[in-house]
Amino acid sequence: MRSEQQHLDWLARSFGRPDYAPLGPADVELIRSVGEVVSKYPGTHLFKEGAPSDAAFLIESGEVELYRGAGSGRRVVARVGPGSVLGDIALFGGTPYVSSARAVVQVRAFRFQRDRLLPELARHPALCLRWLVAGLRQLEETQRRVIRLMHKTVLAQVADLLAEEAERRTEVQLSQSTIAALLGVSRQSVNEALGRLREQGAVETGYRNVRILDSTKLAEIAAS
Amino acid sequence: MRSEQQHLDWLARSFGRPDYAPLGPADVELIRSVGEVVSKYPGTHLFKEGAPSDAAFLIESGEVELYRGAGSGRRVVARVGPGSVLGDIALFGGTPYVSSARAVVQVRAFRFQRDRLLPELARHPALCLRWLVAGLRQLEETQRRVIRLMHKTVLAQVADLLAEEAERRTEVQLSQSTIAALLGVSRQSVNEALGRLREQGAVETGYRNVRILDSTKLAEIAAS
DNA sequence: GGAAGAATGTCGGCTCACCGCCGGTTCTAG
DNA sequence: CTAGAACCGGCGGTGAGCCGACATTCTTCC
Repeated sequence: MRSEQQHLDWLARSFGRPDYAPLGPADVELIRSVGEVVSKYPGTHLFKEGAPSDAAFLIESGEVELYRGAGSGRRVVARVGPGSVLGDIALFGGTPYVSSARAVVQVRAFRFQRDRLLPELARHPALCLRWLVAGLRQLEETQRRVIRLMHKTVLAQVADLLAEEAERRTEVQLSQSTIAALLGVSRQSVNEALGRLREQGAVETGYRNVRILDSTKLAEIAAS
Repeated sequence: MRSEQQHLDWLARSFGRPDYAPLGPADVELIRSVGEVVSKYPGTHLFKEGAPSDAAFLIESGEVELYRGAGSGRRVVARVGPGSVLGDIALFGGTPYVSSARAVVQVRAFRFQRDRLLPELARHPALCLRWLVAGLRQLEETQRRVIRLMHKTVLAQVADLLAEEAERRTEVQLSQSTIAALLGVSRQSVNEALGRLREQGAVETGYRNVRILDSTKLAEIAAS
């Protein structure tokens, strides 16, 4: 079990960019008092689309899937990890949550109640600036996603996704269905694309797993 | 010629959401001293992809196209209007501009120099909160765009775009090529989709112009 | 008022990705 | 250890959308 202090150290490091207006001990203390730590099992929801937005979250560990719609109309908006904030769009906009957020693995997060967060944010610029940077990072990522979705063949999309993933890890633990949902394409098409990448020696595939062998070749294919 | 005071009034009203932490006269004065008013002719750039990011912009009037790539690889990331901020992703991230920004009509904007903006933002929470809300609004819009691009037929995409536009105006002044670039589809497909919408009596089409007749029907088609 | 440029409307050929389907494999709960 | 669920891999049929080409119409600018 990690100590409370470790949580807070993590917080100061990962929230937004650590170089601007570093969070001082007072700020960290503030966050601790404003937010509460929550723990979520895989498959459970942090919040659901349409529900009144009463809190925002900051992910400490694990991965969360943001999606809209349900059933066959379900569309994955994004997948976010440690350091990302969610629920803030609805919170600040004063609208119900616009997406659902579901933990895909065990998740630890800070939960910030609306009524307590807003006044503190308005009083503490460092905190506000951090939040801003975190939000902009997500915007940038989403814009890149738009580009990725546009106009490209499934093969290129898959290669692009993997090439990006390769910067952090060499082994991607996603099922083909999940990749398909992320890209908005069918499972079969992903399967075929992976097959072709495998033929070319760029990746190896397994159960819920893709091992990246040649990220240079992936980037090449993605550019096509 | 509008007076300087009018500019500032506009600023206080349109930047982010006016209901949280309203900008007081002191804040507005601050913005005026930090930013400078710039004017851009259609077709000229506010900034270009890859250039060092030294300033962010707040649009007062006109419309700006954000895009990445060039030539045949050109992809429109977004089209933003009054009240939107741009260039902030790169500015706060400390990276070169990630997109190019081109004025599509005559544009008036505030230009915020990096070195002067950052310290002021860190000192004035109201300003920072405003910026945050503006950024999140853009994030939300981009997420909706992701959904729109995914999985839908061109007909549904066009209908969706028009339905959204119909909330503000009844007459859309966009060429079919521009719509095609926004949606990441071919000009011909847009043409065919518009033709079908015309047959159903949902719109009338003209030169660089689409008149919306039945927004309910549009929303219906978009949902398919 | 005429010419050049831009935008619209249409057609056929072709590629690519979806869909349904099925068999085999791997994981997991009881 | 076994049954069921989830996942991978592959195959034809089908349809949507891209591309290139070309005629037509609308604007703008000289």
